[in-house]
Amino acid sequence: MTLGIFNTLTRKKDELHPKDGKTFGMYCCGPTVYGPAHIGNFRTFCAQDVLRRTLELTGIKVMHVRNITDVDDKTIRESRKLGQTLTEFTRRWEDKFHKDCDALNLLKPQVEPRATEHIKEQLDMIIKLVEKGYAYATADGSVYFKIAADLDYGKLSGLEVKNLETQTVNSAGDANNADEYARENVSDFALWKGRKPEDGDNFWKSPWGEGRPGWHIECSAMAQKYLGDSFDLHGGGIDLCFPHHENEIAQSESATGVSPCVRYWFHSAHLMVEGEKMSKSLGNLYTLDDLTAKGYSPNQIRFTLISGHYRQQLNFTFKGLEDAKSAIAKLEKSTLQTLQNLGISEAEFKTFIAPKANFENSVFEAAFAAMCDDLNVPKALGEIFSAFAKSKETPLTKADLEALGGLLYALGLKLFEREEKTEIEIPAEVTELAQKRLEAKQAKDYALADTLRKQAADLGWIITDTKTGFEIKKA
RNA sequence: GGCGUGGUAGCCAAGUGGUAAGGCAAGGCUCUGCAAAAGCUUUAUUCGUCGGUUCGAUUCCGACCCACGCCUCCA
Repeated sequence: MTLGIFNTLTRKKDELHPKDGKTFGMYCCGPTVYGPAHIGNFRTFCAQDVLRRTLELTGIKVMHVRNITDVDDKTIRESRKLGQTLTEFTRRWEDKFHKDCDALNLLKPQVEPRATEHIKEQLDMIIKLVEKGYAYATADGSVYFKIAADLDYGKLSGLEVKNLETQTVNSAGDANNADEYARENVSDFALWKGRKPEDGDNFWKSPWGEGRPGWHIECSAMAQKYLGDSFDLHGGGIDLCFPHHENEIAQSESATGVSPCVRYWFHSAHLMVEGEKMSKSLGNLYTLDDLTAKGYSPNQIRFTLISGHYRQQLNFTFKGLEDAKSAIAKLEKSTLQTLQNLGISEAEFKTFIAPKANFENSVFEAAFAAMCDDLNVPKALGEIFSAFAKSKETPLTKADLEALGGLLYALGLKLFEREEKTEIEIPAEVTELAQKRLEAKQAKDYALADTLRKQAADLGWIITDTKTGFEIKKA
């Protein structure tokens, strides 16, 4: 089965095929490393991860490139504030980003190029654009892309240049014509930024003097270097559709003359938090650490982030995280039951979680079909639960479990990941209460038994009955 | 102003021109001294509002209401 994905460029569902018939080239806009990434960022990275995993499950080899933006206004400003070099500062957040990605079970891209290590490639492209008349330098040593020279500009986002030009106020309410440099047109965007005092030591030499690259050019230059002039897929958050991706197309196609530079455009919707737009000012901008500190596991967070369709705005709530925990537990329970029926160990089952599976005549065929239909994760999850419900009449086979393993690979969900057991010391006092309660119960003195259980509860411990005795758990 | 998305049970969320997947929560039952856990089970005559097309619309069309996104560096 082939994977069909909604393509922003064609505005319809297109089947994904590698251009060269072998390896699918996929470029994703990575993080700007000036602080910890938030769950909104991770929603996008999770969606891209599910895309990659599903492609692999359909038998396609993927070359995944995701950049690190380690130079821009924010990284420069924050590093200088701390008196650190740009590299010192950005590496710290890059490392943090990678730790978070691992926790969320995001597959590592094969290549993770840094913007600062590809200045030459970016300059080469800018030079080419100037030579071809698509860009011009200004008096302050900056270089701008000339939108008027690109007749195709706007084809991805569907925005018309004339509307851009008449736009006087941007979404933040700021004047849009605040033209600090001598741009020919307010919509022209920076390819190279002339050095300013606030840049500190962060500058590179160019034919137009010292400065640093603009934001959009890094993705064009690095994607081209690692994937070629025309590659398969480019992904990012929906907000990047315009201007970032529109500008990338303008840069890449103008520089190379090759069109399309990208065949499929993959955009994921944003998330809301408790029904509100996520923003720093509302205090609802959560990082992974914020949530794990509250006791939510990364697996649970991942489940929540992918449980809504990627093109649908997701309302991220704490109730949703709780729901995810219960849903995962149910999935584990059903799976475990099947494993026991078939005499398969958890360890063996884990080897089934791999990008290979045969879904033909499997009860999980519908779930796989849902994944292949524009990554319909909510439907796929529904089909998985339905399959387990049906298994009461027709027990699942080993082949079914292998198919389930394939789906779990695509979703990137982990089962049977025991939370690392921190050995909790049960106070002797509590054990004694439990022992006394057991005796009281055996003597049918239930009033006393209940009192003792209550006492333990007051101390923060829960006593439950088992077949042979009792069990003590932390409340 | 331009472009776009969405409104489905208490919450989350699929879906289809032929009468509403799934998850969570809640209720009932079994088990249990009672709980917990576990198992079984029930829960939308209805899909924002009003019209239209149709034998039939939640699904198509129109209008309206509401929410949200993008319109220069925010995933």
